[in-house]
Amino acid sequence: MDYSLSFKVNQNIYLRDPEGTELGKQIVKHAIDLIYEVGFEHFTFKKLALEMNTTEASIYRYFTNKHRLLLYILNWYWSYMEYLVVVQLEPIHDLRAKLEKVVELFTRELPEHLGQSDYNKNVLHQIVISESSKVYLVKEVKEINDHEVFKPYKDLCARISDLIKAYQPAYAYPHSLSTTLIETSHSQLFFSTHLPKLTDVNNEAKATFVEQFLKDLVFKVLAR
Amino acid sequence: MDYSLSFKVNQNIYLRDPEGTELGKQIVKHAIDLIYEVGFEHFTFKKLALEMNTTEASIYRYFTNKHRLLLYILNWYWSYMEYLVVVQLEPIHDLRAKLEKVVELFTRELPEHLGQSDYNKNVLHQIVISESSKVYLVKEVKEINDHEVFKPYKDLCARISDLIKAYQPAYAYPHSLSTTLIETSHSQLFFSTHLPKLTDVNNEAKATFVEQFLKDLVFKVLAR
Amino acid sequence: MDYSLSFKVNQNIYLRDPEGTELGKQIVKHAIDLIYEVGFEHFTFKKLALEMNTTEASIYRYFTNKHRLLLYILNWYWSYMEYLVVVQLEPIHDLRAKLEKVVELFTRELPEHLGQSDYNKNVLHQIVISESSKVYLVKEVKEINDHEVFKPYKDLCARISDLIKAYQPAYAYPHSLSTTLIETSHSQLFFSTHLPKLTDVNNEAKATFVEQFLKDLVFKVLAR
Amino acid sequence: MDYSLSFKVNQNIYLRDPEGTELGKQIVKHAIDLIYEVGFEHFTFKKLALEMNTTEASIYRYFTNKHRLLLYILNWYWSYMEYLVVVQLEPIHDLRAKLEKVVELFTRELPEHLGQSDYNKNVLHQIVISESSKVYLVKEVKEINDHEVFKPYKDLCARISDLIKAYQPAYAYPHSLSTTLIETSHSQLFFSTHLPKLTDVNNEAKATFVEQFLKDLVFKVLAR
DNA sequence: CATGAATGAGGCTTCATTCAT
DNA sequence: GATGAATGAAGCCTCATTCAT
Repeated sequence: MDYSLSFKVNQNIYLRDPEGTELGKQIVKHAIDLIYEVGFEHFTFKKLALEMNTTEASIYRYFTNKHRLLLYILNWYWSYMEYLVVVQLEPIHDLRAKLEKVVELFTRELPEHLGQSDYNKNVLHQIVISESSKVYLVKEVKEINDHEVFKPYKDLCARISDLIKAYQPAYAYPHSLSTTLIETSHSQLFFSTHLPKLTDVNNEAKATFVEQFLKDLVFKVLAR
Repeated sequence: MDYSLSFKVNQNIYLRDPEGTELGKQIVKHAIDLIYEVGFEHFTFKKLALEMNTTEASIYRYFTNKHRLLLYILNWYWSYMEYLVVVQLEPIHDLRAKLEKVVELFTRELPEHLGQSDYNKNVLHQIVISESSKVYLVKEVKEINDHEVFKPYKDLCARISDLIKAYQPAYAYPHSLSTTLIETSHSQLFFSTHLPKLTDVNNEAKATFVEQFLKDLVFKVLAR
Repeated sequence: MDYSLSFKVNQNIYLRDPEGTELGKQIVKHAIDLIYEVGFEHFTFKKLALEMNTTEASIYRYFTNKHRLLLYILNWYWSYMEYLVVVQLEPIHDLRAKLEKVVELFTRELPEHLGQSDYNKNVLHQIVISESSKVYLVKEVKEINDHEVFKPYKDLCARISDLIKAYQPAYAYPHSLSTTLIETSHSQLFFSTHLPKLTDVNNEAKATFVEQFLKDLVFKVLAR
Repeated sequence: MDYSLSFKVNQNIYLRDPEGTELGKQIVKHAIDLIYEVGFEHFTFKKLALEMNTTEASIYRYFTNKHRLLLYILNWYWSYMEYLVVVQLEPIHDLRAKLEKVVELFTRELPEHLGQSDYNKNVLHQIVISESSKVYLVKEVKEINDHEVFKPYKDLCARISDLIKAYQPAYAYPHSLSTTLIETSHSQLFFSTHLPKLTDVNNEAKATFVEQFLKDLVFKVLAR
């Protein structure tokens, strides 16, 4: 992985690279905040333009529609998470400790000032939790996938999968366990906040509930 | 559970009970098919009315908006699944076999002619896989939840949770494991069809892949 | 004037006499309250039916549309005001005192328990102030007028006009002064409450401001 | 008063200044004609768009709804009338003659070619007569007034009020007399055309009836 | 390249009304 | 006579997008 390139997302997603101009960066930054604020369904380029004091037409120069913009944001996130996985696991030598760190990366608050960007990482995490499934749970999933736009997510899964295989070579489902790990971190974080009866969260352990649930699950599934 | 009542959904979801009239039943039946066909984002009351040879106004007499209609369909599904869980587990006495049956219910094709309704169960299952998370992954989740409209899902989770506790009383996360089981059945079924690289599916075992992955996971997590 | 008939309004306004049935009376009573609450623009038969626990179809048995219902209410009011003018002026012999009484009738709170009806008189007065002009300030005024449905208002004006002529036979505009008196009582009462800068109201004399303004105006115009 | 600014209306009324573009000017011009033709109740943006060969969406870029558009038209009218009052009274020195001129401005036909605009002034006058009260006789009057959108009407009243005070300093109700003058000019012009029995109009003096009635009234009320 | 203006299409919702019982 | 059900038509509004400068 070329770290400086890891944040570059697939060209098929944008018309013009938002990282290349100040306006482009502002679009992404404000989009993250606005999607967090109103939810993806109520998010429109009109509102985004208003919020940024620019025009819809200007945003269209960068992204053809709001789905692509969300996809861009998510891919940025997946790339960033892969970067974190690589960087933060590198100094750890124990495989179990590496896996524990992975779970922590997906369930704890993110460090705000790692990486050069000024996106609000924890707001970003919240919209990943609530909105990420909406980019693939659509009729058009095949066409979207054909543009290779899910590559960052797949790369991240592959990397975690490698770790799982290293830890427990006999396990038959390393990719599925990776995606289950990630998707479940989202659903359990969402449920523990908004629909707690669907979980076993209690008030004392709220902050670390999902982390503990997933660590317990992963290491039982991969028991040696 | 009163079986004959189990398919009645919360009054807050509809304006007029769709089970009460022929038109109401047709709305639900056609909605399931149309959501399957075009996806929930592209689904509108106008298209549904056109499909059914009725009018938008008539549909509005039953449901205030398309979200409520989806919620109705999902609640019908959750109630139906709880009914199946109860009925199909009753003759089984071995607790492990019961749990296996639960996983099968969520991962195999559904029996078409159980229950009195004529909804297409496997189409229904497909839209549950693709669309169910969209009813709660919204900004309005709190208000929606306050209307007690997620009760059928919670009831189903509670029932599976009881089974988990019976099988392995020492396990600390029975509710979270239940929802993980259900949500993961959805995501892995979706991924194995549309984004197979996110799973470990292979062409031979396609039909039973998710079933095997989840059985393996559940019984390792609950190992006695 | 036949007093017992004075509250009967022109047959062209209704399909079925609302005074003839309990439901009819309830329609009128609830309509007054609901128009006061939401304003005539937002008032619909659907809302009225909901409020009364009846159906739109039932209301349509009495009135063809909401304009006719408003017209009915207003005509009831004009007839009632004529009745009050007759009854309350009868014991007064001084012509000036009679005219003062007329101004008071249009500017002070109405007695709640005069007449046999249980309509809320002061709510009724409020909707007359805000809504009465809407029955004639419409494109269809000619057709409506042809049905003689403004007769109660004309009768009331004629009666006040007679009084004006008796007090000051030389005055050339008794009818216009009558309608000006009534219409101005409405606009000044409305303005003094909602747009006080359009009047000379001050906080001390609020309750009697319009009465004083109109008495001053009338007696200066009709100075002998 | 800055004459060139006098026709600018409050920014809260429009989204985009209709004076700033050709389309904007056409919207206002055609709206005046269409409201005159069909009445405000039957006036919709759809009909207006059709009439102008444009789209509803284009009109919505200028005004959020038809009430705001009416308000814009009325405010333009009030500003225009204030302009006329200032300009046409300036050369007159006699206070009584000034007041007479004011009454004439509100009751006679308007000069078509004063000012730079090409709105049809007498059509405009007709819709002011029939529709102006509908902008404030609504439940939302408080919220509307809070946006200071009635300022042009208040300014006009204040100006006439000043004239009244100059003519007769002892008179206690100059603002109320101003609004009564304006509102009565509307109601009497309307009644004399559509419901003549509510006035004292006769066929010979039709054109000047309201003028004479109001001049008689004003100078009796303000007798020195 | 960025922006201001314009618009075709369609979504969402309610109204006013009729029909059948 | 009263009501429950159904609906045609239209209103109101926003979205996603394009064009011209």
